[in-house]
Amino acid sequence: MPAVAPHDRRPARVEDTVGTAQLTAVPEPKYWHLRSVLLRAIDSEFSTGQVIPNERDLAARFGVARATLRQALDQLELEGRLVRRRGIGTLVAAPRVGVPVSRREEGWPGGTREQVWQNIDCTSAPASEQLAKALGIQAGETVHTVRRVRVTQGQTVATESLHVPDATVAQVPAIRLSGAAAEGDDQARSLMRRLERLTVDGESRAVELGVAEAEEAALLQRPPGTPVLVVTTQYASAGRLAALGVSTYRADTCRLTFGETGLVEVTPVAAATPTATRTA
Amino acid sequence: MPAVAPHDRRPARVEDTVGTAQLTAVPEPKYWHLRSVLLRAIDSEFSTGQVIPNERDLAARFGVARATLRQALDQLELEGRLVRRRGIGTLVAAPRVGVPVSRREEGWPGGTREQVWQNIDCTSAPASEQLAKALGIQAGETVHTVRRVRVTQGQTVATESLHVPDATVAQVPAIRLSGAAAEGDDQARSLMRRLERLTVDGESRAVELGVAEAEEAALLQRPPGTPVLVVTTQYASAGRLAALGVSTYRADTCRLTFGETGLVEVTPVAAATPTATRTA
DNA sequence: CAGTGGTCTAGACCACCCC
DNA sequence: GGGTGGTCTAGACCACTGA
Repeated sequence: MPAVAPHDRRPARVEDTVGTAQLTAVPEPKYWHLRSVLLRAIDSEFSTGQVIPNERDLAARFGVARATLRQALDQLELEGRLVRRRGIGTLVAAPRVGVPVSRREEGWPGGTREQVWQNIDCTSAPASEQLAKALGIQAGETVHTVRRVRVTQGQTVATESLHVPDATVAQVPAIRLSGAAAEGDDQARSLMRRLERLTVDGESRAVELGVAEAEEAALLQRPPGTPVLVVTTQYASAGRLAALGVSTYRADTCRLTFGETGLVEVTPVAAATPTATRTA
Repeated sequence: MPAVAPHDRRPARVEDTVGTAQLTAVPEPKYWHLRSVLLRAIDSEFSTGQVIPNERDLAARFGVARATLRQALDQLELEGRLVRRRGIGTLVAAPRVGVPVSRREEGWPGGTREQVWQNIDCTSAPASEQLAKALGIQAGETVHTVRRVRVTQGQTVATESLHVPDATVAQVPAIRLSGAAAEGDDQARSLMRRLERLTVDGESRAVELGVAEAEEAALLQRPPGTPVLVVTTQYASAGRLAALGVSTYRADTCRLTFGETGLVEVTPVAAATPTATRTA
């Protein structure tokens, strides 16, 4: 990687590269230019999992302050191209994992399948005003909430809270599991069994960007503030809203896939953020 | 907003709030604590569009360096809660707009509808290796690319590149528009008309986080590096991949909605990033 | 222990906006 | 102009990792 004279505070202009001065140029920020250089470097000279030089060395090599270099690394980390590990170093990230999002993978109601979701616990409480509004019920009505995580290739990629109004499962008889234990995981399993007896006639989803708060971040094994893709799913049964799922997927490692399991592998094209692909 | 003694470099611990010292506490970073405080403030004391105090004042008020305060604002901006405008100030962002994503909104093939997409131009070129792979064709084959933007409520929320192999429309006769002009917009319109004659039997999508590069960012009226939701759509016709769409939506202002236009309004619940809702 | 990334400071100059 | 956010610097100390 090229070096730059230190203490050069001129904003980088495209004329620096082109000889002829086109005065139209925009003063590209240093960190953005660094990002491009580093991106080319990790694409060509490094491979997945490899450790790149440490921040102090890189900053010195490019003749910038460490903070500036970090701004470039921040971008590349947001794009899922780098992973930074405290005490270890900065690694070239693996391509994002394609994660199918559909009712089937929810393990509900089409049978449990290969256990993509792992229950953590199950709580029952009166609905907060906000939750009640989202579920279309009265505040205070009982809602069961299953908390679970999605594990792919040994890594936790998502957490989910599945909110089920008691009214949804009231008619379905409770299910006795082996022991009489009311332990979290069993409660969750029991609730899911009851849900499987419902006929779900549709679902609609919304996806947006969010950040993981403390608890969620811990489950995802990431620091707080980690960007996540928040998927909100409404499950309809008999024309009514039967349940609401709120899932948060790690944005750095996941590509969410929808629909009829495409014909060809979904390979992103060089728009915005180019990436290679892999399917879970 | 409360003030803090300046030059206090102790890491904020939860014991600061709780009297009894539970030694298990984690030293929460200042910027993360600031984020929480600011979040509460903008939720309770400010309303959409309102300008919050400038960064220098806020930093002084909280007794932190401006860079630290900015770290907190960065988070809130990523969550779509704040909008920063150079020369103006920092504003409380409007709730995210619900943007329907489906074939219908693509204006294809179900008729043009209310013009949610506006063509910019149309180019034809031999496919790059990467694009060819994504389209399942040979590199070098001709591909038509329509570039367009999606405008909602007077604001550009997305850009798209729709890649159509020439083979897809080869059988469909070209369509003459009014004049003989081969201007960009007309070319695009002509291609879209031809596409409408195809029977599309399915599509599959992928959503992931990306950042907008220079050109894209300009179209979205945002600085480079802006986080975007990248939607990759495969359109199938007669069992083959007929076209590939790559759309980038502004992550700060958009909530993507899928599926059978839900029963109730999709209202996010307080997980990860809580938000109010609005539909386009 | 030495080395890494994570946080934080106290300045500085810039580009942009509106008056 | 004066005020705003955007960029950048040159330090510092911390928490975590692994040998």
